[in-house]
This record gives sequence, C-alpha cells and structure tokens, in this order.
Amino acid sequence: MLERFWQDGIVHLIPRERAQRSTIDDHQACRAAAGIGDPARTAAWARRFDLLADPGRLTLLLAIEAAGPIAVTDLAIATGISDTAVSQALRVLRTAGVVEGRRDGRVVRYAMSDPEVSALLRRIG
Amino acid sequence: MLERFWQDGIVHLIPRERAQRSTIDDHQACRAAAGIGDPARTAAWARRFDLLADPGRLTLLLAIEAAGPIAVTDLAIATGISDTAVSQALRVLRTAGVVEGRRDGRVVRYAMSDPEVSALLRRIG
DNA sequence: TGATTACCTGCGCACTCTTGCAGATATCAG
DNA sequence: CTGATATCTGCAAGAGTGCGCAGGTAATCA
Repeated sequence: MLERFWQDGIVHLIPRERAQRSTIDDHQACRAAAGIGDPARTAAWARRFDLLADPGRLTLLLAIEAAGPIAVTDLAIATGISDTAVSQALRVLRTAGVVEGRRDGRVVRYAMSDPEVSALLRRIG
Repeated sequence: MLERFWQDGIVHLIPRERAQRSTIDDHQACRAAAGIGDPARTAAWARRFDLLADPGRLTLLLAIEAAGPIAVTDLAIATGISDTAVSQALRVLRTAGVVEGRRDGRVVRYAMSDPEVSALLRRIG
C-alpha cells in the first residue's frame, strides 16, 4: 500500500523511509511506483505465471484448452507425459483453481476453470 | 514433432508408440495433441512465464514497463527491493533478452526489449 | 590521486519444486 | 468375489532458485 504525500509541491508515491536515499530521477521513480499497482494483484499474477512456467503443465493446459473436458489417460497419451506426472500436475492446477475435474464412472474429465488463464492460453496458442 | 498418419480412415496426430495403450476418446486425444502445437514454441513461452513467476521480477518489470528507461537505484527505491536483488534480477532478465540496459555515465537505465512480454504486462497492468 | 556513487558478481544457505516409484482407492466387467 | 482399468497420493531424490553478504569495477568529483 503506497501512500501519497507531498514534497516540493509534487505528489510522490514513495514511502518516506525509502526516499531518504537520493533518487536518480524522482519523476521516473514515482511513475515506476505507480506502475506497480496493488501488490496483492501482482502476487496473484505471479502465481498464475508460476503455474504456466512448467513446460509439462503448460502443455497440459494447452491440451485441455483445445480439447475441452478430457480424461487423464488421453492427456497422458496426447502429451507423452507419464500418467503419474499428469495426475500430479493436475492436482497442482486443481488446487490453484485453474482446472476442475468431473468424475464420470472411472474417468475424470478435466476442463479449464480460470477465464484469465484460458484467455492467456488462447493468446499464445 | 508430431506426424500425421491414418488409422480407421481418420487422420491421427498421436505417435504410434503412444497409441498402443487404448485411449478413452480418440477424437479428444487428437484434438489435444493438435492443440499443443510446436513444443519449441511451448518451451519458449514456459521460459517467459518462468521469468514473470517471481513476484520481485514481475514487480520490476511492471515498473520498467511503466517508467521506460529507468536507473537501477530508482527501481530499488520504487519497489522496495534491495539493490543487490534488483541487480541480480536484472541480470537474469537481461540474459533472457527481456530487458536491456544502456550505460549513461555512472547510471545504467533499463528498458523492455521483448515486445511479447511488454504486451503481456500491459494486459495485466 | 583519493573518495564517493552506481552498479555488478561470486559464494553459500535455505527453500521449493518436479518426478518416479510403490502403493492405495474407486469403478466396472465377468 | 476377482481381476482390470483409471486415477490419486506419500515419500525420497535430485535439480533449480532467490537472497544476503562481501568484495569488485567503472565513472564522477574534489
């Protein structure tokens, strides 16, 4: 949470304790601080990117995005990843709320459940 | 590199060695395989996401995207990250080709150098 | 030249994450 | 019930990573 305060007649966004050391360029430092935005929002996006950062998970997500609700076995065959690794990856993605699985007899079919991630995947696909 | 081949009169995209185990749904497995696309492309995106996955680096990138060419010291002050950590993060980003620094006297100003990442940052900002 | 500023880098610690193996659970077929 | 299929889950190994500390380099100023 950055607090606004005045200094030299200009609104600054840098907390006082950090501003003690002289900046190279006040204006740019303030624009940078403004560009960061809400730390919680940044953390949430970092978490999303972290989920997409593993080649195996990214491949699985691209497959799920393309093939809609799809069984674990079919994902393993389509991607060439061992079914154990697929199951582990899906657990991580499920816990994070990025995918969700629905049981149908012996089969569990997975689909995307985070619209932001879906949009991101369509953008890079 | 997936190869197309015929089976049961339908074009499949699953390599033969994986297709030995029976699929739950052939059609969906093939759509999934098609959705994966080029593995090299997927790996490149996974690498990009990995760079964005660290909260510190993501914060720095948002700051750089917002404030254009900006000095290391100003980045440290604006983000509240130690200058050592900023320098380390910038080295990683520089090596990956996401940012580039230009020297101006004692100061090195950093700017974005990967349009894809820039677009991504503007999208979430 | 010597001091200061701005930035970079090697090292080491602590932490996290992915994966394979082995075993457990759940559902269906006979 | 028995066996087979589909999926899930602990555990341990191995690799990778971010950060602080201390020290190094480059450029400016007195």
